[in-house]
Amino acid sequence: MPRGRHRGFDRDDVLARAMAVFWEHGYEGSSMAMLTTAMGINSPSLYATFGSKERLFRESVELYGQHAGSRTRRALTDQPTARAAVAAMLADNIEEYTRPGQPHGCLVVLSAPVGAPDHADVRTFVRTLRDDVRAAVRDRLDRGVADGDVPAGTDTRALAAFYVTVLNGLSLQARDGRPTAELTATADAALAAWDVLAPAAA
Amino acid sequence: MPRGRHRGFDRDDVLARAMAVFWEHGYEGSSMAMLTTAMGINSPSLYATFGSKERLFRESVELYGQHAGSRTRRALTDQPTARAAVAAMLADNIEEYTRPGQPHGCLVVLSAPVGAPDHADVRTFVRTLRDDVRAAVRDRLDRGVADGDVPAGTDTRALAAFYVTVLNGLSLQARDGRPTAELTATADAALAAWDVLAPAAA
DNA sequence: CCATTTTTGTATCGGTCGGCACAAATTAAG
DNA sequence: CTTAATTTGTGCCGACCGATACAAAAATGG
Repeated sequence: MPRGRHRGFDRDDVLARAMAVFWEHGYEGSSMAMLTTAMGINSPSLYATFGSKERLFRESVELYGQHAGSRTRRALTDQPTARAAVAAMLADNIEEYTRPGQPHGCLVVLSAPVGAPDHADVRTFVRTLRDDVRAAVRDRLDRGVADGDVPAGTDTRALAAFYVTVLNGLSLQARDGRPTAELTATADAALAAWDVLAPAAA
Repeated sequence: MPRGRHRGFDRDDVLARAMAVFWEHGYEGSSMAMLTTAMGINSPSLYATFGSKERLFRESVELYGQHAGSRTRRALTDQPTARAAVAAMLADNIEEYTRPGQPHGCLVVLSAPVGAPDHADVRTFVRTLRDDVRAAVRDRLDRGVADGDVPAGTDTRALAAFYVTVLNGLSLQARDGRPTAELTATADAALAAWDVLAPAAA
């Protein structure tokens, strides 16, 4: 057992509460007062446990990636074909983006698209994660080419960029309060392009 | 001539400079110090001329709508068919989003997607403008149906939602520094869906 | 010239920002 | 029970936030 006084709160629990605040209001829009209130702890406890607001944010984003943010990764790995993977990626994220009782849209997309020059490193951090998603989608498309369910010669780079653009756009629409059915219709429209750009191999 | 001492700066000029700051850093990311420095005036002059930071932002957004933000409106009105209108909307905005010497992406989309509860009205303001764009796109599609260049029975609501989602997504991609060619390829992919969802009338 | 009006720069307002000193409180080890 | 270690709550730090008070400066009309 640790030597001194024990921590009176659960680290994972208060981190989840912090994540919810960042998710709702973004990095700059979340003040320390809002965070400590939501987490139910005082500022010294926060700093002793997480170091700084920025480090708390980074941990929050990592936690997000393990839960709500895991949809994309799972869809890309679990589905048998590239088309099914992209379709599942869109559908699963739409479900997550519009889930009642939590902020709409993706934390990684919405929390720091712009901001003050002082917080440029935070923006770089989430942008890198977005880049990772784009790369993952492209890798999945390339695997589809290797597997034979995507035609050889398909511009997987362009196709990945397209679906990531739609996915990120869906976060904005969800945050704007657009109805789930509208997002689903958008995903269907995006998938309609698939059969033109990467028609099912013979 | 006005009675007292004359204003030592051009109102439109300093407003354009303020717009550039909001465009680059967003609403909350732009401090009064940054604004006054960029505008080349002191804070009392700013308040005497524009009233408050929020009103300065609203005027900046209106100015944006008259310049960089006018691409969408013009594309929707000038093109002869709905498909050409949507294609021009995407292409012209991509050109604008990636223009050298100015912030990438759309001010209306990027400047206040999330933020502190105190600034909810600012977010509502830009969200309303985004809603107007969606409505304008749908109206253009409906006109296409009336004109006969869009098949009767086309779900114009869904199609408008799709292209607005792509358009907003493009702002994020542009701000993330994606190359113009990639955005263009994305627009091409989005247009590939057109011929499936709204095939050219016989 | 004078009187009036408006803008200017300086200096500062109260409030909040992120972050921390400090001592009381709480725990395990000796 | 004492000692050492760690967390707790209180209170506050300097810096910056958006926004103004104030008087000097600069313009007009008389």
